[in-house]
Amino acid sequence: MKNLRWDDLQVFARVAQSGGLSGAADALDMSAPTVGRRMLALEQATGKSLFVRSRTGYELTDDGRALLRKVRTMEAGARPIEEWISADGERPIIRLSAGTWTANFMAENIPRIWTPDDPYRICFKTTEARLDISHREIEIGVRNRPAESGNLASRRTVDLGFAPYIVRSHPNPRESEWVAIDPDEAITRSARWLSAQDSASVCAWANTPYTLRDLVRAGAGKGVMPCFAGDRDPRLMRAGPLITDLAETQYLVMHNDDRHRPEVRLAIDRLHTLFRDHAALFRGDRPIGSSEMAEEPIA
Amino acid sequence: MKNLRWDDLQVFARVAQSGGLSGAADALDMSAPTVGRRMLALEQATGKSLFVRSRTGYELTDDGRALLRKVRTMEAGARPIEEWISADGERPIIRLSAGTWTANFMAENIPRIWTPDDPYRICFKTTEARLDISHREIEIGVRNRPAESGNLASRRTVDLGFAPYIVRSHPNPRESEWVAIDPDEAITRSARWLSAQDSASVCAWANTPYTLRDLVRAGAGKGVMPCFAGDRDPRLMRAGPLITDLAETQYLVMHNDDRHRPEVRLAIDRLHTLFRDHAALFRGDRPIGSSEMAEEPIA
DNA sequence: AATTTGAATTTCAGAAATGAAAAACCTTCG
DNA sequence: CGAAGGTTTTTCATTTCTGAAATTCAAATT
Repeated sequence: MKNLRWDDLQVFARVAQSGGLSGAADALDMSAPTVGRRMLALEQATGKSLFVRSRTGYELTDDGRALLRKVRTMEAGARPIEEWISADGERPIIRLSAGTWTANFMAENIPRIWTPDDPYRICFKTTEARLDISHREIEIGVRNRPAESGNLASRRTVDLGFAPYIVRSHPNPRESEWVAIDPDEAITRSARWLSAQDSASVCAWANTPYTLRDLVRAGAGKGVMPCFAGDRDPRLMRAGPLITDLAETQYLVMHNDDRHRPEVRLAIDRLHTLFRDHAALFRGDRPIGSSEMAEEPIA
Repeated sequence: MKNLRWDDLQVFARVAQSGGLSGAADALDMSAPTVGRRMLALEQATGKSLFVRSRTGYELTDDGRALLRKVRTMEAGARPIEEWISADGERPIIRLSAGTWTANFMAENIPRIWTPDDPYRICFKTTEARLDISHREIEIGVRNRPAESGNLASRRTVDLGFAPYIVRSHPNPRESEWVAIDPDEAITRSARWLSAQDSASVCAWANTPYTLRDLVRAGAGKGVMPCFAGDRDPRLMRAGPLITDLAETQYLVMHNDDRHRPEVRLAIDRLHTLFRDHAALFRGDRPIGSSEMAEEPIA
């Protein structure tokens, strides 16, 4: 058995990810036959079957999945190298991941976190999914809980409040039904909360937060949103008090090895300041002069 | 620029480690010309000079050192893969690192931590140097402080006491001089302590703890040893009270990803029990029936 | 100063890996 | 049921990589 070649692991990761030879071949700029032969060699070297081969693609076996998990941590080690190479003179890219509304808030305040003269560039990754910081998918994540393990560091920012919102022009706010996130797509706590309320009557579902807001704006019903998003929307008003079940705290999470990189440090500091400056908005303290329904317990 | 090949990084690490092509070529089972060409290609791919080439070998540049640091974390990811491959059916190897005396203690108590029927094997790494657990050089380290960062976990075991020892048959214990560790080799706190004592008169140096003990046993003078080592040696007796400056606490340190592997868990538990069972010995409480000099402050 | 030694480097024939094209194969869609 | 589409696999000429030996070179030794 010839010794393990790292190249083959690199190829393996792509095959595993794309689920077949042809996809990996494109991504790696090699030919499919070569990729196939490499995987044969890797199975030879490991002495294990890694794939179930079929005409429709390559599927991982249990051993294959076990290997993939390990190769992922190697990829995490390789990523900084690739960046180190390409970052020659060019400004480094800080990948910043957040949920829809948080990303929206940051994007609208982009001058507070980035200016053209800054020694870095920013790549927004807007998703409710939790990208893997310890495996270097992103540099900074905005999360609703601190990181526990995996060599990550966290920095607390602000408390978050959630409330139901409805369009200001709604003819009958008190009787309105709910607009919810499709339970199949509900990742965040706030999206799942509504399904847990037995008494809530839902009239429409959406699969993205933006669509949910559009439905609420159009008068379809009331929807749960974070206060910092709902209170900033002039077309909406609160349809009830803060939902205490959903109160949470926001954290900036980063890789331990990155926290002292000057550009990451700078971005973190600015984000921290930005959020802290709007602490009242995030907590859900009423915005000055906003109108709203009289308070009463919801649903 | 062709994309980075992981293979070349693997080769790079060996070249950097062995300081030249020929050493790396032997270790990797390739020819020296091939290794040389690969490194040329790597410099091409990175666009940086990684080595200063000379007839006597390859020396790293600053960029080379920067790259090596990053490649080391990739190696850390690769090591579990290699073990996963070779561990097919065979019992896994737990590499256990400790200082001279601790290793000696564990070795003498090997039945307490390993028996032939156990589902693992043990590899002792006896050294005063601190091997890199986060980079997977060892599974378990016996340390005198808990790990702070780098995805490591620590478990506290016992308190350690240090004292000066002298051979029982010494004609004039009170007037004896010191046997010390060569300051150039002094890594541990206890080895460096003596140099810091202005009033200490040293008559002999040794570069290993064992030689130091042999010198003390032979009557050359008195030497600092951990109590668990000195008190167990029937030929030695204390030449003074505990050295409070040197009191420290012992920890078992392991990688966070390893702590739940059953065999590592088992070994850790046994080590913990072994040390705890001898807590009094380690702390330096006098062994029953041992003779010693009358106490008085040491030089 | 000449010699030895131990390393990198060059040369070049042979070995191994590669890609294009073709073939084989399964799935899907009409 | 047949055809189309997409994927893997085989084939084979070509390219690339490799190792042995020869060469070069600098430092250490005699």
